[in-house]
Amino acid sequence: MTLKDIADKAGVSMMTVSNVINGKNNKVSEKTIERINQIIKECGYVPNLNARSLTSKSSNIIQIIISSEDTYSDENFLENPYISYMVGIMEREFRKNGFYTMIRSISNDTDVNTLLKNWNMDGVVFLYPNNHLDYLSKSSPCPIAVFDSYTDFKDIINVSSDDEKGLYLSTKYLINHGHRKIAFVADYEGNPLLTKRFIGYKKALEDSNIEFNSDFIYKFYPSYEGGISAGKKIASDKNGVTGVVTTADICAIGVMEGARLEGYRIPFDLSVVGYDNLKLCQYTTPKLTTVSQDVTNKAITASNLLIERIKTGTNSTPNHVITDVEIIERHSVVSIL
Amino acid sequence: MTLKDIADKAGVSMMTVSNVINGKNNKVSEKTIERINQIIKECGYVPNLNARSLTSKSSNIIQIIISSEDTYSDENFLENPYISYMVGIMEREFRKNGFYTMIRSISNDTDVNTLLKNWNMDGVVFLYPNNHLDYLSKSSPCPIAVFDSYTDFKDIINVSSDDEKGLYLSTKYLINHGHRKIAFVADYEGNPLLTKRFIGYKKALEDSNIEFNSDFIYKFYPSYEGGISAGKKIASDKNGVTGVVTTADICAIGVMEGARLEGYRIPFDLSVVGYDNLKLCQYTTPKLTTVSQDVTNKAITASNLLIERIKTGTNSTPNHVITDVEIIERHSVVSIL
DNA sequence: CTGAAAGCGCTTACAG
DNA sequence: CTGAAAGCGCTTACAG
Repeated sequence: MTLKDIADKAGVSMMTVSNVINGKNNKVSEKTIERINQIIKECGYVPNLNARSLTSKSSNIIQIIISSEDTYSDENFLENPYISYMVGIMEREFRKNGFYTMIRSISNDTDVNTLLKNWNMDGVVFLYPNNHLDYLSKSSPCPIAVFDSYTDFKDIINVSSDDEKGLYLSTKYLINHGHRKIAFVADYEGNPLLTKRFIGYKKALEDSNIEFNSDFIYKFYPSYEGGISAGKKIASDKNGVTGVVTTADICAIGVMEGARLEGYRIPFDLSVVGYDNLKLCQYTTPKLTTVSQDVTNKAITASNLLIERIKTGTNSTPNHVITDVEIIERHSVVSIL
Repeated sequence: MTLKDIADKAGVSMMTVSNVINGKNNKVSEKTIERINQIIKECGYVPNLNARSLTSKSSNIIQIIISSEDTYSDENFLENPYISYMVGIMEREFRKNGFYTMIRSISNDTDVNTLLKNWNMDGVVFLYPNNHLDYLSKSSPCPIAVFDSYTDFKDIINVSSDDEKGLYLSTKYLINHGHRKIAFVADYEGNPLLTKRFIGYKKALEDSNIEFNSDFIYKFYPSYEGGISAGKKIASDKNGVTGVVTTADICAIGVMEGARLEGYRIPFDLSVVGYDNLKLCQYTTPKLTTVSQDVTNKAITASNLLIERIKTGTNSTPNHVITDVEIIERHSVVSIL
């Protein structure tokens, strides 16, 4: 069942049927429109989008690329709740706007450009991190959106959250609850995003006239395992730390676990603040106080900027957006005033 | 840059270039192959897969459909860790086999057939639940794979896990630890999957000569909130229940929370067993003992069956597979022997 | 308001 | 081993 079949049944040309299907109704009389729609319905005709893409030079497909720093090619990137949440939101936004969503995970050496050209993609979103941006930004066949990138290609849509403010808030929150010796957990060096957060931590200390103490910096990878190591070390260091700020909920949960393994009671012996506000913050004991980035908002913002760029070729608002951040209070911080 | 351009540069026909690209090397001399590959590389030529799909009647795209019982069209289905994990695994399997993955979430009234025809999809996977199977199975334009379906369309690839055994194991586990009054939490009625699990629960009781007591059945929706309600009610019922089996980790976590809110200490006053073995089982206090379905295995099995069906038109092994299930011991069950 | 022609970039089926 | 022809199902650009 093709356009031609419908045209024949209706006794019109393919052009007319095509116009009806694409809603170019000003070009066709109402009677014809009705008749054609009727026939389309009866026959269960469905347009072939491969053919449409081939001629129209636009596929209506947006590619979501999920990548990782490490090149474990067998890793399941969608296991990261942060990533899968974003993908879910974006698929919804794309769909609402008539786009189709392809997903693909890649390793560092994958040639993304080939993929984009293969399908004539209308746009592409990169989810963490951005190793590919350097060369893609110069030769991408379609508009690009990324998150949390600190490289500054002007042309790329980039939505991040206020990382510096995030750690400023969590550190300040501990200070306001009487904490003075506050540990920071993350091996931030060489990582622009984590460095921003580290700067927020330092600034909060400064603003409260608390001297920075490098002994309180625990340079562990901000994962569950890294958190456990940090928590153990903090407990055994006995250097008077009463509160910990982290750069990931999962790491904060690890810190609680590690400290507990050393005999600490949480939060009484150690207050902990997370980062991300993942769902699982409410499943831990104690429930985790954390910094929330509005992930939904980030995903929607990026989607809409990308769609606008695809449709109009430009953006009417700035294409680098920094979203706000806030503290979510739960029960993992104790006041020691 | 098209096939024709490459052919012109190489001084051969498009056919020859096409054969080289598609690895039909027995049809082309080695010298020609080398020369053509060289030119392709130099020019950065990338085949247009829309054109290929159009002529070859096969798109190499597999559609993953994510749907829900309820029709909240704004729900983010990928927020479910179970679903997003599966999607991640399947994307990997498809990619390894040369397929592209589209994802789309749908509500009950969405016409999936149109979508499949639109892109000439090679296959489709449905992730929970299967409202669409009834009519799709009769008219689907491509092979279908589903999970955990208890409808029995012979032609559909269906991978489920041994639900009855799952609850049998978790109930038996509690019995072996001295529990006699064991609660079951889930409103199983009308839900074939949950009913299977309920049957497993009953069978374990029978096998140990423990009388079934309907007072111990707590018909709450197996979510976090449902679990909290169940946990509260179990605690306040004071009917001697010492252990609880559930049909979802998230529900088990809720049960622990609800019982705690009523003053119970977990696991000393109440032992709890989950279902699914989600990552977050290890983040709770106590860490959750649970039933593990090998989700990776399920996803890979379904993917491979689907790919085989696509490539050969049939399956060399049964297309209804039931995967095994096991208990993962952690700390949420206490022995009262 | 409607249509005939050309073409998008490939592959299939056939001929040599 | 190589090629010329036809066609996949659409849309664009033009003509009337």
